[in-house]
Amino acid sequence: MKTLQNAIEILERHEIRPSVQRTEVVKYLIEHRCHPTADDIFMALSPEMPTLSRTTIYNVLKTLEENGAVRAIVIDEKNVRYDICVDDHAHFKCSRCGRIFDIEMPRMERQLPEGFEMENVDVYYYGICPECASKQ
Amino acid sequence: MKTLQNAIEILERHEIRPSVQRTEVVKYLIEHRCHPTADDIFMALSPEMPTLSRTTIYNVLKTLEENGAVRAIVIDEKNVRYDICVDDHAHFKCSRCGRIFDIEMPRMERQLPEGFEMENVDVYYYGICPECASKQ
DNA sequence: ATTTAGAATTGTAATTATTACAATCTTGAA
DNA sequence: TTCAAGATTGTAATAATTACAATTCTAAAT
Repeated sequence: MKTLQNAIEILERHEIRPSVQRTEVVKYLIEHRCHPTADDIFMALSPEMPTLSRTTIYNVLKTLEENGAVRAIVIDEKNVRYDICVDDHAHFKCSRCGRIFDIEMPRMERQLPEGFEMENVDVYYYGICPECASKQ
Repeated sequence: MKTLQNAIEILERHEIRPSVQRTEVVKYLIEHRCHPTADDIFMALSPEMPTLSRTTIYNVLKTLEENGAVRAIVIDEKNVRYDICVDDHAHFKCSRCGRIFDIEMPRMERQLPEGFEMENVDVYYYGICPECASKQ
């Protein structure tokens, strides 16, 4: 599996020791670009790793986020979603099917008022995705 | 108090019956543009309205949001904040003091991929506000 | 190979925002 | 005045996340 090497590489690049659990989480994120929640990840990995704990998933995701290896997406709902792609991009949430899509970041003129120092922008679109729009 | 008339007017414009509780919530939102949480509002109004219930605040905010009288802001944290200003604008969260500022919406070219139907955009900036930046 | 300290993982319990729901109260039309 | 719909209230439930202490793992030093 190429993904394993890939996952380990991502971890090492961010100076995170590639434990089994961390590697599995990153592998999952690489293979599932649907912006899963902590619980999604736990439910998916749990069968293969019977001793896995939910807390571990939260710990791992926290470490990954702190070291810039993943991006947290807080969109509309109560639970946080995670994205292994940390490149500059926006998100689109379909209000019908609920799926979240990666979207190219719009080119925008950032005319922030005097004195505001920007570090980061999140852009969230809401609307209907092509698939849902075509149905009916 | 001018705010009272203002609050009632906002409610009526959105076809919401101006009950005492609803009017007080809207008044609070008009006078406190700091994007309060449901709990902020409850704590502020509760002393003057001893029988007020937290559930009522949630109900009122839900009604207001469904009728387009307020805007919910889901930025970074676990709890939702509310903004009486429903005009098109962005938000800036200071990562030092935690305050949230209303910011002019950046002019942006919305080149969404083919087939995506946009209904709404949220733009959240993160960074340091002028006040925090000037300290040290 | 063994020891050992620090890091990582685990399980349980606590926290917290929000919702569900049923009971009560209000209001305005008949 | 009555009555039904709508609004408010209080309590209990839900669900995501965190706190924390105990255990396990790992990698370096002996």
